[in-house]
Amino acid sequence: MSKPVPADFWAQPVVPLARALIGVTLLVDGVGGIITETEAYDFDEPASHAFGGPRGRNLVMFGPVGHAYVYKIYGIHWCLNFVGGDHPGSAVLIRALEPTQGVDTMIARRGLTDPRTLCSGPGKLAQALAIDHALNGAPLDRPPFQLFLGDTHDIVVGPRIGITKAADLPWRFGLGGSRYWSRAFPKDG
DNA sequence: CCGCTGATAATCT
DNA sequence: GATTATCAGCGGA
Repeated sequence: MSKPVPADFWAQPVVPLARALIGVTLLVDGVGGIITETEAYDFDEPASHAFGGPRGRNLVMFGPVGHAYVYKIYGIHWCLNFVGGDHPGSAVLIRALEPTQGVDTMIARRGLTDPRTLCSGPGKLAQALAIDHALNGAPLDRPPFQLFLGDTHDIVVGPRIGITKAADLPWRFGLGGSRYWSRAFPKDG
């Protein structure tokens, strides 16, 4: 039996938070699965939307922790983040999950049948879970969101994907051995 | 499995 | 006008 994530879960520093989110079960209207890949974005590093202070689309990142930050990227895809950390302006990008609940619904939304590719990337995950701007700023402790703690897992670490600034920070986390990643992690040294 | 390319629009310079 | 926390489709290894 899984337990909901506690309210103080979101207040830990954002990098450990991104790590702790691996293995958590995320459901949106009952559809979702086990988070397998996350990335931390801190308030004072240039890859973060919060860099430079609160303005425009990043305002939710400076709001209360434990809320969703949803934005559109490349004019096409939505990306889901969880606001958290010990300083305003930090958030965790949810990059991938292992589908466990509502798989048929995800298949219908994505138009694909391969469970490996249903949620293996932030844009794909948003499409499969029907995430869009309507959920920007929504609290994570009530419907349509449900979040449950998972078991402890082996965690793999690597540099974040798709960014050009602060690209060396090892702030990407994955569920060790999972088949549900957006991309492989660099081999451990 | 990996890399390349076009799509497409809000945000930034 | 350039950039962007991406993806599907394609071709090659």
